[in-house]
Amino acid sequence: MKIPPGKKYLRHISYDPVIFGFAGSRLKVLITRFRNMDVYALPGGFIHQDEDLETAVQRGLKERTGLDKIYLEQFHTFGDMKRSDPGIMGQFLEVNGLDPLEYEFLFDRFVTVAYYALVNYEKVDPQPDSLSDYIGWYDLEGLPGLMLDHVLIVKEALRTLRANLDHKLVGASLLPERFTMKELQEVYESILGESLSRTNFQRKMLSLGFLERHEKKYTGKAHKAPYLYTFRN
Amino acid sequence: MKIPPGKKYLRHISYDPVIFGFAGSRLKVLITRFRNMDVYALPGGFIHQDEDLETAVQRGLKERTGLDKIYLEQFHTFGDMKRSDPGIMGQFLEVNGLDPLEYEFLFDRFVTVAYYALVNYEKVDPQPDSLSDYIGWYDLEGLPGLMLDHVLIVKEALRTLRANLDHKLVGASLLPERFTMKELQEVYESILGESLSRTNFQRKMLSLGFLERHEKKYTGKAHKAPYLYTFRN
DNA sequence: CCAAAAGTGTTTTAGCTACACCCATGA
DNA sequence: TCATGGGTGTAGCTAAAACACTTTTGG
Repeated sequence: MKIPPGKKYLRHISYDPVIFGFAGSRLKVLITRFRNMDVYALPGGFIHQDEDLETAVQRGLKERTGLDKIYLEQFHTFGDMKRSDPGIMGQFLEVNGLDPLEYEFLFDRFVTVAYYALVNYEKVDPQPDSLSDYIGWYDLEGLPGLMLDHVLIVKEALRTLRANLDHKLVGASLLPERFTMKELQEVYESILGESLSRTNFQRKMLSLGFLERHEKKYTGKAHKAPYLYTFRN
Repeated sequence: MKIPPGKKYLRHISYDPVIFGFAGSRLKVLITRFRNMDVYALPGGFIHQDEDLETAVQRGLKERTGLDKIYLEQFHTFGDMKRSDPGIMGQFLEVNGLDPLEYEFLFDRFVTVAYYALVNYEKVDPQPDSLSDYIGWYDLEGLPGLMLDHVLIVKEALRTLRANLDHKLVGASLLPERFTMKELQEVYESILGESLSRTNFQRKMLSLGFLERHEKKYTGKAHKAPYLYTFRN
């Protein structure tokens, strides 16, 4: 999270992005760790008084990943009263020698607007923010314990991503420019958490008409070389 | 909207429900009018410091409709900077002889969490809130001009409702306890804005298995009496 | 020539659409 | 008995699933 000095940010409102990447046939999530603590969280942030909500989120993503114009989907706003943890925040200020008066807002209750983002893993250069000393990728199935309701937020993000898989172009944001059909299938499988029929998957994808086929990719392996594909437009 | 005295409410956060009802074969929306003005809006409200977001919305719905445990679905949070209209608010305070200092918060920028609600039209007893002198049902296709981005909010609500029509039990909330297949079809048609095949609609609904068939309804009309249905559980 | 992975063809099935047909009712 | 609206049966089409088959590559 970013430190809001004074009245620069809207009180009581935050955003939390679940940033998905794809590498080694697995779906990954970008997680930050609080400075000098064993507390993990989504790389959330706050909204400037004079900035659109969506702009704030894109700004935060740019700061943490180095990327512009990231694929972003808002999926839910979490507003339960108990989404605040004064204990952890007090400990955080103490451990890091910060003035509780100056950082009073950290004890507030926050209504958070949750997004999921899809990024090209290779292009991301993860940068911790001012409250963190580490940020990094975690396997979706190997997440550390997360603060507050962030586990629930990740779960809901995944649920929404799965539901949108049919009618949104998910692969385009998670894969490099050129990719094989096998890689595309692995993206779908890692999101759905189940294996799909290879032959029918290929037919389905091709029938949708948004894939462009290019030259073959010679892997040097003892089998037929796969075609490479890009997304149209 | 409800007047938040002092620090009772969270600043900069509101909710706006699109309350759908069904009557006379048409989908209706509940709209309020600002006291002594020609300004119409969704019946939104604010969140207590010590209350869950969802609880606040249900409380607002109870105040305006008299109903408890209303079917509610959150669909989007609108956070553009320009969603505030100091001009209209200043006029509102002037027309109603209110102190601009006391009602300063009305000039704030609000991030609003939007919901749609489905209610049984016959059971609703619409009550205007403290900022309004009128609340009433409007045909979806005959809405008055709405303040700020409320037209967009209604549009998005309808879009989400349509998308959810397949996998949520929409009819159960919009219809009375017992209803005919024709009424159920009219609900679907008014939401989708298109007519459906009578025979196939009936088969589809019955095949889903959540309808229970009861005795016939003798209408006194010159044709076969239709069955009545309820939703299971 | 063999194993491994990629790519294509074919059969079966399920669900939807269109439409024909029959039933119940009051005038 | 006719008009009107309610209810069911069925043929045809299309998309998806299952699976057999062919192709390409390096060892």
